[in-house]
Amino acid sequence: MASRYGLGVYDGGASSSSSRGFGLQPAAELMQKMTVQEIMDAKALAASKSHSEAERRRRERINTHLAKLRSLLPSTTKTDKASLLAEVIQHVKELRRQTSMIAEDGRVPTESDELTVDAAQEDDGRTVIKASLCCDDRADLLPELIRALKSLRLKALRAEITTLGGRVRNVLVVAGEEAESDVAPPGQSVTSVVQEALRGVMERAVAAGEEVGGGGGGSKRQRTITNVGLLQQRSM
Amino acid sequence: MASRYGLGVYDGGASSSSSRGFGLQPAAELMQKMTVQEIMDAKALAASKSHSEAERRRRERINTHLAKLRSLLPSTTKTDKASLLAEVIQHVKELRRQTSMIAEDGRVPTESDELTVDAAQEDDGRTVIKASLCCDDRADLLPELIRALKSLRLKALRAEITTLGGRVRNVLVVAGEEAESDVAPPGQSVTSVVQEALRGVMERAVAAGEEVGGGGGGSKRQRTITNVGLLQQRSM
DNA sequence: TGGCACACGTGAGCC
DNA sequence: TGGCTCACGTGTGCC
Repeated sequence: MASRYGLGVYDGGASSSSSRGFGLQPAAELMQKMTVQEIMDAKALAASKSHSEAERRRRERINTHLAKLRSLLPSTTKTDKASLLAEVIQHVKELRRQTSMIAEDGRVPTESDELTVDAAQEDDGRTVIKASLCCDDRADLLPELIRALKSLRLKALRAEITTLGGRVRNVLVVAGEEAESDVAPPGQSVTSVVQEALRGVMERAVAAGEEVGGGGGGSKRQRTITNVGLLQQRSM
Repeated sequence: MASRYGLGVYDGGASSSSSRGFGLQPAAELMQKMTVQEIMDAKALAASKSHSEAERRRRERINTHLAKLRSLLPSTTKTDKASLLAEVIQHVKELRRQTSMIAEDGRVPTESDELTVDAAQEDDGRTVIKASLCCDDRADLLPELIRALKSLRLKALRAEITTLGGRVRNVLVVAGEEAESDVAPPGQSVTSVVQEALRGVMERAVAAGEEVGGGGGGSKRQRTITNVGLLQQRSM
């Protein structure tokens, strides 16, 4: 049935163009024609066959992928191909939005150590400081940071911790309890004082140079689990 | 003639099945046949035309979507259709992984206050506690938590803060410094002790009942800003 | 019934 | 040159 169909279609193309003459033909010529025809047919048939088979495989590949996509999507409602692709587009857009938000402001830890401190004066005279530091991850980094800040009489308003592959980025928003004269000795800016304190914590970490789990009961060395935290600013 | 040819092509399908009879035909019958044929041809032609046009539009829709997808993807390297879909699959997988991990463990803050504490014994006998709490956001929540834990002689190993619309979820991983006998009085489990301590912090917050930005220079009350934390695993 | 979505085989172009 | 991808028109089945 299938082969019948295939032949019929092909017939309509090749043989009708060359064997359009009909009526009687000399036997020899007919024989020759037939053989030529047969050769052509065989060749063309083979070509056509491989062609259509290749095309079928291609279609199969594409459709397999589409099916996989469909299974991955949350809403399998629309079975239709175009709608499926439309939904996929939405999801990819979502993905891009999220990843771009991760990248934004460099919240993800980098390979090199970093430390930046910015200070901004609020309306009521208080100083709000935003510090971002990036270094190797270790267990008690956050408590140490808090302690360091407390010793400067600074209060943590907000903390954001993002770890990835053994590295950590910390974004801290802190504010002085009272006037800034408490914090900064004459001749030094608030930011540089904070910067020194934080650098001290970072470098103590390097100096201690222990494994993340070293002090505690950390098994082997599990760098595998990573963990990304995102925050958003309040400013809008 | 051009139209006839178009018909001719179609002819191969339709008319050959109906005008299979050959030889001479009475003029009347032939004429009638022609008109019937023409009608059929016209009808079939129109049908075929609309059909192919519809199909073309469908193809266009799909290809438009594919193009959009291609433009959304980071690597535009492979222009080939199947490969494109393969890459899309990878991206969607990534997306699903991430979003599923967000949902997992309920890291996003909810509307109702929550507090859960789990304790797990490590190989070396130390107790590692995972606490997750969700409440209204306020500036010094984290320092207070750290302080509360410190008073229990617990060390913060990891902290994850996720804020969303004025609410905050805190996931803390803490460990006892030494044996657990230090932490828990006889007759009380470690988890319940930790739970009480954290609940104390949460409720003190409620008691204080101040606006988040109340102490600082917070304007009006902007709940609009939200914030999503993402997680990723490395395991590929 | 006609509109819609799909799979098919084929012609054409590109390495 | 064969092998690949693509667009096309068509046959077919489902509401």
